[in-house]
Amino acid sequence: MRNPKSKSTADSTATWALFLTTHAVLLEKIEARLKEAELPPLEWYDVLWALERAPQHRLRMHELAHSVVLSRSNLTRLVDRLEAAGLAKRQSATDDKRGAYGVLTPAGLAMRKRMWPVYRGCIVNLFNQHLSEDEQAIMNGALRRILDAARDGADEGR
Amino acid sequence: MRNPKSKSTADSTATWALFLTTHAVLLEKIEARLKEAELPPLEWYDVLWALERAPQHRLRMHELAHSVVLSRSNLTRLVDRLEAAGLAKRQSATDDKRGAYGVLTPAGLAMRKRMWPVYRGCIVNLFNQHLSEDEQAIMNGALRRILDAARDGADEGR
DNA sequence: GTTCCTTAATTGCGTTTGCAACAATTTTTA
DNA sequence: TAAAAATTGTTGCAAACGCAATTAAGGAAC
Repeated sequence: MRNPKSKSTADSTATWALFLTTHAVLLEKIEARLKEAELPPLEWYDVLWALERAPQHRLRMHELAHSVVLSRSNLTRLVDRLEAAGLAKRQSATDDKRGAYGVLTPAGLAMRKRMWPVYRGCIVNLFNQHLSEDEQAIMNGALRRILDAARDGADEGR
Repeated sequence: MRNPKSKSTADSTATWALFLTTHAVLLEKIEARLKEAELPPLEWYDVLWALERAPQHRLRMHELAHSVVLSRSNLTRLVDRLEAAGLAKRQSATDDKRGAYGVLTPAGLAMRKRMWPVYRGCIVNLFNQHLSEDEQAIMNGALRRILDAARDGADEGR
């Protein structure tokens, strides 16, 4: 392989494939462990955590959707489920009559805290444990750059 | 922050979060571009490509499922769809009468080739472009290690 | 060789997703 | 300010998913 460009190109596709496969395998494992511990799916965690971080423990529906990377309609129904489980509730916005907030309930907060140790164990166990500090720092930086580019870069020269 | 351990721990969780979000955002974009080009979903690509690489362009259903990280039942139905679209077909195994192969058809091969430029564009554009060669090599190594540990590590000391 | 256990693939069913359509606003623009 | 356009959140429907049960065959035990 004389040409370094061809080598790098081949590798990059491999890295992407690895990225996808790793994601799939790890998520499968995490979901399995949550279920084993009789906890709700990971998705619920994301929403609860997003609400917990937000001012007054609430977020407009579309902000919440963006925050957890879900389509509006899917978020609507996810919040339906959370609401049915008593972990979140809705609150209509006063300034914009179309709008609604998703709001964390105390039970939702408690559930988030209950899920965390299990989830955290998964992260450390499956992910973190296998990374040196340097690798982690590098991945962090790289992923940050990729995400930012994808998010605001709109149509990055497609 | 005096204790380097606490710093590293906090970062690792952030890295994982970034990993998840990046995956979600990138997949969303890729699916959108495929659809825009009137091509089937990414999942189809994975199966077609797995078959193309396999000896005689065929794989037992369970091997295929493992290869694309899908549950058996989901793979069964995915192959149903591919079969309906003429991109793959089934072939019953002679040595094991329970078994079936998923087999790539010429149309399936053609479709895989038609999808590749679009998909490749996405990978380069959204992922690769933002990584230096070093970063890529490091991510590659790290992901490989994580994946291998998750896959054969069975129950890695849970 | 018959019984028991495992593996392969599929199917049924309830849940969740993706998309397009919708109603109710708010914002823009002419 | 009236009309047009865009935004917010929800809903209907078809497609896809997860899981448990099922059918069929292989392999092990005895």
